[in-house]
Amino acid sequence: MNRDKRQKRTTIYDLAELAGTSASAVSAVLNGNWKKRRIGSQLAERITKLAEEQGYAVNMQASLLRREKSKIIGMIVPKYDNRYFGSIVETFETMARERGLFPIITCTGRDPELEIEAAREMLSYQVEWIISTGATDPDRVTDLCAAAGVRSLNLDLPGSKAPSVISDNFTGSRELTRRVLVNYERKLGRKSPLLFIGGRGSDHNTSERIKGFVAAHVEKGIDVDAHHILACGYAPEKAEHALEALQTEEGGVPMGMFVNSTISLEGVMRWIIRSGHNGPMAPTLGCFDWDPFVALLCDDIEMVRQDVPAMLASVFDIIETGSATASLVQIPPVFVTSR
Amino acid sequence: MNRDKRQKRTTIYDLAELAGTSASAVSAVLNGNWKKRRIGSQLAERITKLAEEQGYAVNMQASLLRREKSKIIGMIVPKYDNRYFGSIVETFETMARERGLFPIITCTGRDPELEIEAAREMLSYQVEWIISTGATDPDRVTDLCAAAGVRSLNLDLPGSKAPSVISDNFTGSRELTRRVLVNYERKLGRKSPLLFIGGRGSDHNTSERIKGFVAAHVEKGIDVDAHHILACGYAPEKAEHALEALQTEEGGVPMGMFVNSTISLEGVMRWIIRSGHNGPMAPTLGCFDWDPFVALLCDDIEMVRQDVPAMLASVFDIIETGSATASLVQIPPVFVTSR
DNA sequence: CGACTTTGCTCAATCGATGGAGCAACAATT
DNA sequence: AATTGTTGCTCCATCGATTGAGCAAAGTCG
Repeated sequence: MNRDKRQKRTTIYDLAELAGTSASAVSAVLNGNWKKRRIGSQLAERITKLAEEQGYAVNMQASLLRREKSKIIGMIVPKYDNRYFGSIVETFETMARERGLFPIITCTGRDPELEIEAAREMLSYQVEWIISTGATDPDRVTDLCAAAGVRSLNLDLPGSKAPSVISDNFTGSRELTRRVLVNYERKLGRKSPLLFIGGRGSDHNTSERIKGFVAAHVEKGIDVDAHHILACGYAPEKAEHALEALQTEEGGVPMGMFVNSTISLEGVMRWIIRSGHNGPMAPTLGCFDWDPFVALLCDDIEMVRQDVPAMLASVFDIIETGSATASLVQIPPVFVTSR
Repeated sequence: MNRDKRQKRTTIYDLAELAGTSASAVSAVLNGNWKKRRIGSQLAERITKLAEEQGYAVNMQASLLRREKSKIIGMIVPKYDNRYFGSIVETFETMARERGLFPIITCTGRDPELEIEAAREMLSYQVEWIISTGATDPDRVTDLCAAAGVRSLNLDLPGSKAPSVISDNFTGSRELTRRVLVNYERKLGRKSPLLFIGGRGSDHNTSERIKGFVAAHVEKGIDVDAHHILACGYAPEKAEHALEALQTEEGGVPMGMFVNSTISLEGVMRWIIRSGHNGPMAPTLGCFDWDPFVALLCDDIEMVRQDVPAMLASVFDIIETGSATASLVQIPPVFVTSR
C-alpha cells in the first residue's frame, strides 16, 4: 500500500503487514517449505492469495544472497549465426530449466579476452557452473572458475583442465572424407585427393578432422597434398579469399572439398558462384556441420550433423554426477546425405 | 585466509582484513568511487593489487540488493533456429554490453505460457527492462512489467501497451510481391496471382504482409484467390502439409509463392523437392526473411532482409530516452535478389 | 596559537529473504 | 496436577556490498 512515489516492488514485509503476520511466515509459505516450518494451511492460503493479488515476485538478489546455492548456470558461446550453436543454446536452455536451473548465456564472438571477461561477470552472478562452448582458451576459464570454487565444463572444443564433451571428430571426419572421396571418384572417373578448408589449425577439432581426412585418403591409397589443407579460420570471407588465392596457383582448386563448418561453407559457396563453378560442374562437397537449406538445395554434398541432444545429455550427466576429472567424452555425429 | 572446508568466495571483508583496513574502503576502491569517498591513492592501489591476487569478484547479488538500479536487461525470444533471431540476439547482447547493461535472454518457443513464466522469472532478477521479441501475447508481458514498475518494449511483433519496433511489413511485403509478380510474369508469359504461405493470420506482421501482398496484386490488376492465402503457422511441417493438401485440390499449387519467413521456406523447399518441382520447373519465390544459403543456392528467389541493426538502434534509443508512449516504429527492410 | 578546512578513513544501518532458536498455547499422557 | 509433546507462529542474526554520517589527524590561515 505504502508504495511512495516510484512504486517500489512488493516485499515479504509488505505482504506480512497486509496479512497481519510475520515476514518469516510469508517467506516460508512462498518458498514452499511452510510444512517443515509448521505454518497453518489457512494462513498459507491467505498469504498465497495475497501474494498473487499484489503481483509479488521474490527478489532473487536477496534470496540468493542468503542461500547457499544459486542454481544459476552459465554458458559461453561463440556465435548465434548457425544451426549448430543455435541448437546448442536452445537445448541447453530447455534442459537447464527442466532441472530447476537458471541459464545465462553470453556470446563472445570467438574473442579470448571477451571469453574471460564474460566468465568473470558470470562468477559475479554466483553461477554454479560455466559451460565454455567452442572457447578459444577454455583452460583459462577453468582456472578462473577453480579460483572461485566454481565448476566448469567444456563443450564442442576440449580443454585439459575440465571435463569436455565434444563430437567424435576423427571418426566423423574419416567417414565423411570416405563418402566424399567415393562421390568424387564416381564423378571424376578416377581417384583424386580432396581440398580441406576452414577452421583453425590450432584448435583440437580442426586438427582431429585433418587427421581423419588424411586417414581416409591413406586407406584408399590417395596422396594428400599438404598445400591443399587450408585451415584459414572460420569466417566466410577467409574461406572465400583462400580459394581465390589458390585459384591463381598452379593446379588451381580441386573440385572435391571437405569444408570444416557451415560458416566456412558460406564462403566456399560464394567462391563457387562468383568463379562460375556452379551448375553441372559444381564441386563435390562434404561439410562437417549441417544446415537445412544446404541439405535441401545442394546436389552433391555430404554433411555431418553433430548430435547436439546427445552432447547436452552428456553435459548434464556430468553436472549431475559432479564428476571432477578432466575426462573427454566423444559423441558420434550423424550423417546426412543431401536430398 | 580463513577459507574453511568448502572454500567460500573472497569478500570485501576478507580483503579488508588482509589490507588492514575497513570493508567500506575496499568497497569504495573496487567500485571506482574512491575519489568521491576520499580514499588515499596508496591505499587504493594496495587494495586493487590484493583484490587481483586473491581473484576477487564482487557478489552481484549483494551489490544489486543494495543498489537502486540493477542494470539488467531481459529479452524474450521465440527461437534460435534462424538468422533473423540469431542476429537479433547477437546484436542485442553487444549493444547492451556497450551501454553497461547485463543482458539476459530466454527462448520461449512461441509458447505464451512460457513467455509469461520467463517474464516473471526476469522480474525476480530485478531486470530494468524486458524486450519481448516476436511474442505471442506481448501485452500480457507489459501488464506484468507495469505491475512491478518495470519498463517493457516489443520487438518484431507489436503490442498495444508498450512502444514497439517492427519492420515495415506492409511496404516491405508490397514491394516483395511486386518483384515476385514481375519474375513470375516473365517466366509464365502472362500475369498470374501468387500463393501466400506461412505465418499466423492472427499476428500483426502476417496480416500486414497479407495486406501488402494483396495491394501489389491490385496495383497490377491481378485477382488474388482467397484460397491461396495460407497462414498455416511458422513450423516447416505446417507449410509442407499445407502445400500437400493444396496439391490435391482443383487447380493445384501456383508456381509463384510469397513465403512468410525462412522457417516456413524450409517446409516449402521440402515440398518442392519431394513433389518433384525442383530444377527448371521450380516455382518463382519470394521470402519475407533472409538466409545466406538460400540467397546463394536458390535461382529464382527474392528476399527481404529485416534491418536488425536499425531495429535494435531504435530499441536502445527508446530505452535511453525512456519514451513511455505505446508508439510504433517501423523500420524499412532491405531487398536482396538471389545471386 | 587557535579556529577552520581538508584529507583519509571507519561505523553502522540498510537492501529482502532465509532459517535456527525459541516461545506461547493447547493437547496428550501418566 | 504435573509433565511431556505438538502445533503455529515470531524474533533476530545473517548473507556481502553500499553509503550517509561522523571522527581524528594533518594542513591552512589570520
